[in-house]
Amino acid sequence: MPKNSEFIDKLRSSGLRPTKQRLKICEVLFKRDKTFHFTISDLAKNISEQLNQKISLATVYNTVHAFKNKGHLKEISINSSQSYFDTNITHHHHFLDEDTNELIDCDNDVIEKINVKNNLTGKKIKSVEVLIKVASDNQNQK
Amino acid sequence: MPKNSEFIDKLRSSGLRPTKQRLKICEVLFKRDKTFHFTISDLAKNISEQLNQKISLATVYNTVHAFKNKGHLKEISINSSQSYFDTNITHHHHFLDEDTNELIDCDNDVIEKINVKNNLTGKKIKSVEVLIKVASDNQNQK
DNA sequence: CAACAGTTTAGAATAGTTATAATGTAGTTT
DNA sequence: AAACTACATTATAACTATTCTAAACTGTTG
Repeated sequence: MPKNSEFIDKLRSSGLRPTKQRLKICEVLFKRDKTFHFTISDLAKNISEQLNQKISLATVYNTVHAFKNKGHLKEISINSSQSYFDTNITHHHHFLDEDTNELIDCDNDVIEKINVKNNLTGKKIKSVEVLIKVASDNQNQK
Repeated sequence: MPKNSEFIDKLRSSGLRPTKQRLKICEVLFKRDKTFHFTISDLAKNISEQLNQKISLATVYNTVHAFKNKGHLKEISINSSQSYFDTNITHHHHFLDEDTNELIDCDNDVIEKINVKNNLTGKKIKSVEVLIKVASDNQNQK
């Protein structure tokens, strides 16, 4: 479980000033032993409930984007109007439960390594992401 | 190249009334020989320019969602605030060019069939989608 | 501690999408 | 073919997630 000084290092070493707000957000995001998924509004809610503290919504957005750009968070795009973020920045894939809109990490053994055989785009591959959508069998079509 | 009567059948057989507006949208979406990707605003623009006609934006949204729910269109989620739709409803994957935000179909030979070895969710797999993000090599981190 | 660049903030602005409620229309019944 | 009914369309308002703005504040450097 990282200490506060580790968060300061983490921020400094990625060129971000360790402000009070960013350190609070680090506590909420990186102080647990398990990684997890969240939306911006989840996070804002957690900050005010868990820490009993108020951080401007704009700052929450700024910080999450800064963390994402520095590689401390990953953004996962699902078919939804909201973005999900993931504190697990290792390479992995996801299940999306369409009944609950919940995102679930795939363990490494769920899918074999994906080999892109022909990249005809002439550009460099930045990432290869798999999303497995699941739902109850009796689920009606939307 | 499908004729108008085929669109009427297509709509009727999926339980949608063949209205003037829906037939116009069918023309724009399904009358070409190639499949393509579009956003709602692309489509609205095409309708007014290509057909020199006005369809209410609400109707464009309703129709695209109806077509999607009936399986005539697929929705592709990329990391963006906008949704892309695809007239290619066969199973396939995508490249996303991060320089241009353009979506490019993967041919079947780009990726081997993906085998989900462990589905621990206890639910039925509805889809397995791969998104390969590409960019110029010299691209700066955002 | 002065100076400055980076950060935070509340609130306004924006963009994409959905809801509303009145009007119109396709298909069915008589 | 008139009447009926359920489904569609429409303009516009409302909503939601996100970004912008510009003023106030703060961490860092010299």
